[in-house]
Amino acid sequence: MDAPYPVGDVWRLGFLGGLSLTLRESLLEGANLIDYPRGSATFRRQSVRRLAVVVSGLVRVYLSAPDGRQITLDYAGAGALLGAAAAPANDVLLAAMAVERSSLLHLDPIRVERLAMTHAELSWALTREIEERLSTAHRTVAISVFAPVRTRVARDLLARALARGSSDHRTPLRATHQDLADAVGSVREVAARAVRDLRKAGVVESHPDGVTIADLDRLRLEAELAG
Amino acid sequence: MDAPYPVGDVWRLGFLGGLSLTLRESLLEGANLIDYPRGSATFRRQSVRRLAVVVSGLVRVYLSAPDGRQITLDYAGAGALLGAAAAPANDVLLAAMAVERSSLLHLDPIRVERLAMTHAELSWALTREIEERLSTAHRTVAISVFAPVRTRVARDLLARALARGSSDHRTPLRATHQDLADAVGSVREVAARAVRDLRKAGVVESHPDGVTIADLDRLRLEAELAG
DNA sequence: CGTGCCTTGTGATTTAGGTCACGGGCGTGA
DNA sequence: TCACGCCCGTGACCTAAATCACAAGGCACG
Repeated sequence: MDAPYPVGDVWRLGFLGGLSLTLRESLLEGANLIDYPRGSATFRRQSVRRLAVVVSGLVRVYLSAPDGRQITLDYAGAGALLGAAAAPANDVLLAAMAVERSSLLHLDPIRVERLAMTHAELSWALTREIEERLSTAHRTVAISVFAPVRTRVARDLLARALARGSSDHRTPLRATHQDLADAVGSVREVAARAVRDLRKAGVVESHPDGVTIADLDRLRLEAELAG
Repeated sequence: MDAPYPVGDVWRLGFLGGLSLTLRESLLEGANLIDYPRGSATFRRQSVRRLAVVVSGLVRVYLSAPDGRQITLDYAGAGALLGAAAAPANDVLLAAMAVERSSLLHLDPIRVERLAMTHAELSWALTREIEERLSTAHRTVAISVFAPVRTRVARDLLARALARGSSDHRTPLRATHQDLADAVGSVREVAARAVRDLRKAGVVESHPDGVTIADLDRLRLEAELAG
């Protein structure tokens, strides 16, 4: 598990792809490719020293409260970088779980830190990466404070659709009502009603194997604040 | 306005203080010290290319929705770094305003970027700085989704107290009920009731010139989730 | 020295969302 | 094939918070 190129072209993906060849090779040495079945936790308490690149699949990064309620911060698809954020507090957990079967390339924390401290290219790339993440977090704050559940559910469905391949809006999203509720920090019944309303408005369709997006533009509107 | 040391020992403060002397000097060249009266906006739409160091005073960084509601992300006291975050979305504004009269040292964006791309020390420091900010944002998400207004008000009062000098818990915080409501994404009446409850519980005291903290430890408890 | 204006403070009402309770469909495996 | 588990779907509550409404204190400035 410590081959320099664990999978065909991991190193061309997202974050890694932006780096110079030598840096990529240094990072990939000692990297660890691990497979996660659908539903399994990939880690708790991220830290900048615990970087991982999503090679395939889809990972949900979320916060969870002591009472079990959760809220999704981001979905990370192939190429996305995980980690690079400290735990938020004692009573709130920052965690990630595989929404679908996923494989993650865990980078060697010590190597990452050493390289980042000496190579401006890497630390600058990290800076911009985390900056991006920060924007996402700010957006999440805004939405979760200012928007009603229906908007939040719409936003979550949109995020799921975008995080997987950008092309296929038609394949059903395998998200149960409970999944959606967890994602937006609400409860099953309320999430279910939100989905029903979206369905009645013709924005999505419910099928036995999941939800499909009927009207992507309308969904985008629903995901906007005060839409 | 482009003296290398605009104010006595700016360069020993927080973020700048962690950098090597040469780097600090390079950053301080072309830096711009600007004064902001209480209540004035210091900027909208932060970006990593728009860094500023708080020299004195207290600045509130917040998100604001189109309907005027706001939520505070952080309070930045002397030494804190502002900037380093992109705007979250079209319909949500990221802004900062001086809570008290403040002076900010605006760094030259072009110089910052050039130095960060070539000096690992700077970009790594930025990485950790933004990482910190990300944690704060995550905490804000958790609190604002999971906690009731009373807890959020308590947390905001605590943050105000901590962001100014750490010593003086006794000097009244000049925050109107409206200020508090804005800070926690609620409305005046609800914030007022939260303050009343905290007062009745003996945690804070209301004076004509503001709120003082009567029991710092109790306030910390109130600011916890499910406390 | 009164007229605004901003602030505190609090009741009454409405609404969104959380809680409780239930029924019904569908797949899997004993 | 029947029972059990999991998921959908909704009606009936209840509670927190937003909205509306109004009174009263302080202070600034013509």
